[in-house]
Amino acid sequence: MRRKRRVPEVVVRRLAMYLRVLREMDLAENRFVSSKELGEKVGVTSAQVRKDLAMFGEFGKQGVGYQGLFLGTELKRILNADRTLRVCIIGAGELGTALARYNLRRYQKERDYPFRIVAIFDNDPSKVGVMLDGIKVSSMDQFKKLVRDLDVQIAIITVPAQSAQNVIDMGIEANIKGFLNYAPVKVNTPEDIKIHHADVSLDLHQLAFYL
Amino acid sequence: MRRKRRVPEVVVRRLAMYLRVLREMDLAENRFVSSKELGEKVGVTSAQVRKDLAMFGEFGKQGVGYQGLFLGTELKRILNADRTLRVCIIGAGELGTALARYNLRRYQKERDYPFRIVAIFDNDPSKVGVMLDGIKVSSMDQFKKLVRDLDVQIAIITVPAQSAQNVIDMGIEANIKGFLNYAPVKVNTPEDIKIHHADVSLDLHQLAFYL
DNA sequence: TAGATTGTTAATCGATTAACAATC
DNA sequence: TAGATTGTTAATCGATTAACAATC
Repeated sequence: MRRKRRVPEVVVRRLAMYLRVLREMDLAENRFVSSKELGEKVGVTSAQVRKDLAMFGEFGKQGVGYQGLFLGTELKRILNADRTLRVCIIGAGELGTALARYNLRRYQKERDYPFRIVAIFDNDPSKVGVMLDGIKVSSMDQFKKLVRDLDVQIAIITVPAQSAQNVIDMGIEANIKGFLNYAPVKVNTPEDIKIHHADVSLDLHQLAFYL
Repeated sequence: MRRKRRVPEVVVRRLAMYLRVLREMDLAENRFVSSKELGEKVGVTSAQVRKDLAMFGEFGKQGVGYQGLFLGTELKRILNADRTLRVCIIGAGELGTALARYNLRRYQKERDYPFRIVAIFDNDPSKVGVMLDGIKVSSMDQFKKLVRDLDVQIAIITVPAQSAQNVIDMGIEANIKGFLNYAPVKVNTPEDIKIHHADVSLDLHQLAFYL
């Protein structure tokens, strides 16, 4: 879908926030929500909400607003979140195991949480075989095979900075298209690969600047 | 400093990346770095690098580039990272303890890592008193006092979504100006407070969209 | 000097906001 | 119908890129 290439990341992020707000609203069948209301809960203008949605179609009724349940369903579809997305974690250190547990719990508890951790990888022999909330840590030797068998679509990278490029290259070779990189390093990826940097220290720097 | 209000967040983020790249370069005294070289390593154009730096002064020499060590020092100063910044973590669950350990280790290992975890808070009595890499988990009863005594400047929020607004309000009252919020919820803050949302599920949604 | 690269201005691009006709 | 709110166009704002004179 070439179309999707033209959707700015910031719009996608806001769509996910609209969806979250709708989920929290506990919608009755006929509850309508206006762009004003949605905007206020997310912290953007009503024009922004309408503009964002307009990129994907017409979802509202003039004078009335958006039927909450319907808009939620549509947003899920747009975000590819209307089915379970299979995620692996590469790097079973502190951060990797915490993110695994965190996501597994959300997947169990939250109806509709679409991200499911299906595999965890680490090369440290002392970690391989350890069970984490029902998921066994696997060696990177098994990586390509398991990614294929489990149909993994997204990888969360929590390896040391110096290994990040290498494991992401392996992920690309195994046909993973999306990476969430917690390693504090820039990695090079082809055009068609989506990588998001979630570097804690960059976030902290951003706060420190405004102190 | 009113000036700082006008610096876009994305510029601050890039400054932090320039600094990281400079650190990795292991600079000799007279090593000069061009905007082209810096841009390539960070993944932006040379014009962008020069524009970003120009917001804060003149740091280079025509025909030569930027003296690496000098630019590094200046960037640290601009980013408020030329001193140790004291950070607390609120919420000693999976994610909170992992982020505490992760940051403490970086602080120990990386020369110049400016963020030091000085306190961890949780209200669960079974967690209060537990030691985490040399730091004792404290009850929220102690929050205001400890934040003042330890001069905490930044808080990392890893409490459940429904508690986030409340603990951030407490942080603001204790004079903390910067919050890194991992809870998947929008919180309201006054103008002069800086809050950065590091919601894992938003990042994953962003990747899922482009699958 | 000749070659290189800065700092900065102007041009371009893209995203946000404002405004309003259409219409429920 | 009258009031409200959408979808969309036009205006504004802001950030990125291109270009180049200044100068090391």
